[in-house]
Amino acid sequence: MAPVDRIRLMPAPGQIVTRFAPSPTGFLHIGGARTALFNWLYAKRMGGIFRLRIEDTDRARSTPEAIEAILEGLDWLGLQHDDEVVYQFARAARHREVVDELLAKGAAYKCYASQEELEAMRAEQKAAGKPMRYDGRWRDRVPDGPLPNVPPVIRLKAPQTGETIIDDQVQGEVKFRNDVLDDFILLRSDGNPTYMLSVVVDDYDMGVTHIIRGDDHLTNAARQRQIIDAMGWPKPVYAHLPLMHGEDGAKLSKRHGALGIHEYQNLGYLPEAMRNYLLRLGWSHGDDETISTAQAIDWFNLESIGRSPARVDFKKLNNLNGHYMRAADDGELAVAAQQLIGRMGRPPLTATQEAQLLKAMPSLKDRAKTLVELIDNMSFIFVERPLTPDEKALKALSEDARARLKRLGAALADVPWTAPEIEAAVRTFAEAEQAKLGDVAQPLRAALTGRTVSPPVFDVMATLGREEALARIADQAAA
RNA sequence: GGGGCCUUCGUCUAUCGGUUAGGACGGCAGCCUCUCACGUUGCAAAGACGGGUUCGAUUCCCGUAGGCCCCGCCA
Repeated sequence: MAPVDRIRLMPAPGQIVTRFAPSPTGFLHIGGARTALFNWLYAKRMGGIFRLRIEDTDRARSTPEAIEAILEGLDWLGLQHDDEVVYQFARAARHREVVDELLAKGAAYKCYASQEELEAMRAEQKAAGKPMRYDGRWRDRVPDGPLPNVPPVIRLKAPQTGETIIDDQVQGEVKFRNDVLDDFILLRSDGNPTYMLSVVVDDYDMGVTHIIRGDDHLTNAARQRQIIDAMGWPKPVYAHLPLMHGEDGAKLSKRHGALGIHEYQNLGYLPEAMRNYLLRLGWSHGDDETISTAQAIDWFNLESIGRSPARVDFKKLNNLNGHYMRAADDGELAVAAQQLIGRMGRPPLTATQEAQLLKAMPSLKDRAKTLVELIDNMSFIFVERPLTPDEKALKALSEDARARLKRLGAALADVPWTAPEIEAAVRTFAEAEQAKLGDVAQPLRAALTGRTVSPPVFDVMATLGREEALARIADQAAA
């Protein structure tokens, strides 16, 4: 049994404790990431503790890979949990202990109905158009005769009258009539606890004071409250977040926005942009849109969480990511870009390329919304002479243009190699040719990058260095 | 079938009964400009529907419709 005192750590009196409790049956998707963010933010805001629990009681579907993905995803998002991770399955003995207590105080009972019997019961109820729920057939049965030869499950002897009220911080006061809540199972016939029981026990043992989770658990909250009441434990504060939908409004699934959080990393998004984006999906602070993590910690509250479901919107994520890219430190961005290049399976940058990346970073980061875009935009650094211009670039390299490039190359021979000096020289050259700057710059860009879109040509030249730049110009002038 | 939750521009949202219903993303148009991007100016764009309550409802109440969640020896 997991030592209870070890997982019930330090919360000081009055200190709040939140938790994120994913089940490792798949990757961490964007909805889970937002739930984790909100829990983390609230703990930070309140000077509390943010804990992580892996709900791995579904032995058939839980995988170590999923656990790893969740841990890595949270780490990338920068949502560091306090204390050690609690693994739910390891605490089964403790959960059984609570069931024994419930049994002893008459708040739970054994049910010998077989699964087939229950299926038949539900089928009958459905056919009769009646609500489908356990009918309590073993609730008050005194075992007078011989017991059926099936291992029993343990059910909660739930109240049958009155109502269970959840005072939710997001949804408001939600009432459930107790007669629509049946005697659900606490312990399976194989002796393993169910989710419903495990969450309650673990939250209690972990000292969780605020449960912030998905809307899909709202009805479960009522059942869990009944266990809490039966045990006489303190009631946690609930905040049920509206679910998130895919871009098309459909439920999140593998096909929609439900990419694993690591996919967002590979798509070139920055963690701080993700945090800002996720925060604004369901939470608001007046008209504020760009909210730093520090600011978010300062402002976050439960009252401002919206009640309606939201869709993921990549356009907005892109916009925010662009904002954070522009604001990012050049060196750090270069490191992030190189890491992504590595994950893409591409060879690492040479020392020269690394220096060029850093030099070009100011103009590079201004025109990329993601790191993937930035890497694509720096392709002029990767390409080797002689360049093969793409279709549009080829159009810019007319015969006249190539002839002019030849003259330009000569004009540039003795220019000091800095962007402003180069620009001045090219402008002078254009004037002498009685050409518009654009008519000189576009063929020049095509020759230097092989494309018609790039960072400012003068920056490109400065980045490339005199020798390489002049050689690329000569290549095209000669072609 | 039962219970619960939700509903403001295409999308995310603001509005604590009184606003020309605001902002952001995206879109369109212009400016800036060596391309792209940034920036900037402007434009189009919303209270699901029907009843109430009120001097006055996007806002409060009821109903309808639609969407979603739960009703499992999954979590």
